[in-house]
Amino acid sequence: MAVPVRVRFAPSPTGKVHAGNIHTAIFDYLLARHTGGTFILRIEDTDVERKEAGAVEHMMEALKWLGLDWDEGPGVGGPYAPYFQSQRLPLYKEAAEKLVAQGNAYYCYCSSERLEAMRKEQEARKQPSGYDRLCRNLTAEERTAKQAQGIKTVIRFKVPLEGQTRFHDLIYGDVVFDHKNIDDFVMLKSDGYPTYHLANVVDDTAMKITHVIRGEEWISSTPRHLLMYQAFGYTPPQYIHMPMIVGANRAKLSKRRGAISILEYRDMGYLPEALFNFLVLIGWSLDDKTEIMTRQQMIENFSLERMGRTAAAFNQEKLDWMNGVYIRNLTVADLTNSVLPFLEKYLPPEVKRPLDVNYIRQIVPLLRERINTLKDAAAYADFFFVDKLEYEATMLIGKKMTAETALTVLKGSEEKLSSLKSFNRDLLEDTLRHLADDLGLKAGQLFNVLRVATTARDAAPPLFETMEVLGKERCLERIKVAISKLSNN
RNA sequence: GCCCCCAUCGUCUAGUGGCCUAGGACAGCGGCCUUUCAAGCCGUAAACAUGGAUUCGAAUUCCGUUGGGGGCACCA
Repeated sequence: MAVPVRVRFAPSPTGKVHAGNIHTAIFDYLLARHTGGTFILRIEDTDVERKEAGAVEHMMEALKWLGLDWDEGPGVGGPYAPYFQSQRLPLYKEAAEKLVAQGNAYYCYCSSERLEAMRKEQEARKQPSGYDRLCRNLTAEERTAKQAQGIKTVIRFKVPLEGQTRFHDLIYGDVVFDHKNIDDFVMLKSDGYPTYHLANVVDDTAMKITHVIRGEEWISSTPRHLLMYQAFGYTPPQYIHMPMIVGANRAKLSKRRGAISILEYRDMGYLPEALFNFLVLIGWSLDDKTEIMTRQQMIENFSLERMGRTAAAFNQEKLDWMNGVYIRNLTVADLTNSVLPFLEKYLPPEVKRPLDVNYIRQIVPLLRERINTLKDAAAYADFFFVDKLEYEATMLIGKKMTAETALTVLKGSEEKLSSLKSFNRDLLEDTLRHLADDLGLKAGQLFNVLRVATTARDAAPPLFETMEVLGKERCLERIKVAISKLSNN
């Protein structure tokens, strides 16, 4: 087993957590569990403007739903608390000021208007964009004058004008950036909050993070972080940038381009184990064929060497299939529990609530092989619950059938079935096959009529099992309704 | 515009110089099973972006091209 690792999942509470976010959380979790290390949750709530109420709770709920239990962080505490950056402000201020004192950073008095104008001009002239370093070399007098005016300030990092920073990413390998392409970025904002860059370096150091796992979009900021580590005299962590999950258009997942929140997958009836398994397979593989794995297998076999580098699209059709596999592997008792809330929610309103769990337990085996999501169950099995079936009489008349023969089938069935003392699948099959013989019909022809009569659809679970669950009384009643439907035509 | 990353079937991927006439999975198509629908099983179609170089030999190494993506905020 590898050296125990300390990793953190550090979301910013600016919206609902989507597959991309959770994808990195999963790999944090896997690496931590694989090495017997520590998985930390840290909330990066340093953007006062974009902060959203309830986002932290939403995120924690999503993590819990997927079984991504964290060892340190909100709710569980830990030796490096607090785990909300908004509660650690003095640390960042102190750190930033330290770099100013050391000569690695400086106060900047530029207004946002000036910066915006500067950027516009750079863009117009097709110049590389970035801060022009106006305040980098202010004299002591100039600084005093600005301060006297009470101008709001930020602290910027003084990026070396020459040289380069290189690092070895555990997935992407060696990456090099020239300092001349990096501008003097803001570390501390004028509202006293740190930027991501500063807060990350300070907290990852304070929390003894050994491996930083984050999306590939962060690669180009990594040199800034490394430069800060150097200025502070801290040892940087290992970097593991992960390939991104992209949308159907191959672009980065974003809320406004329809990224689905993780909890929506729960509400659509996906099982957490299935979604977890599916997400793990994006960017990682166990071998050339294994796809369905237990959590334990994934943890035991996890290895960074088997991670890919290419952005991947989220293929919901495959998720559907995988979810179906997981559903079929569930016991009747477990699937009953899982599907119950979905039936409660999506069955037609006229169906009496609460539902009878014992009845559902009888239905579940008939459903299990036929649904891919828990939500599918309600639409698929509604005929087990409603009193009145809605369908056109013509549905009763199958191919190569006439209304007359359908009617004969129904009447014959009514007669035979009403005299049955027990209503179980074997007896039903036996009885109805004989009836078909007697009527000179193929068994399938007869079954099709009864299927429609009892379920109002031509694709349904096996007929006799269905009829057994529905019970004698309801079946006969439905057959009578079918007879009258045909007679009225 | 500048910087960085990536590039195998439609999609997720295996592949780390010869085992590749490129393997698996989803979706597609065909068939078997079968009372319908599923599930299951069998089969089929489908890819190494491109040009060079290295090598006895390249999907695998190197360079260029093309394409895609990401970054360039007092957002993360």
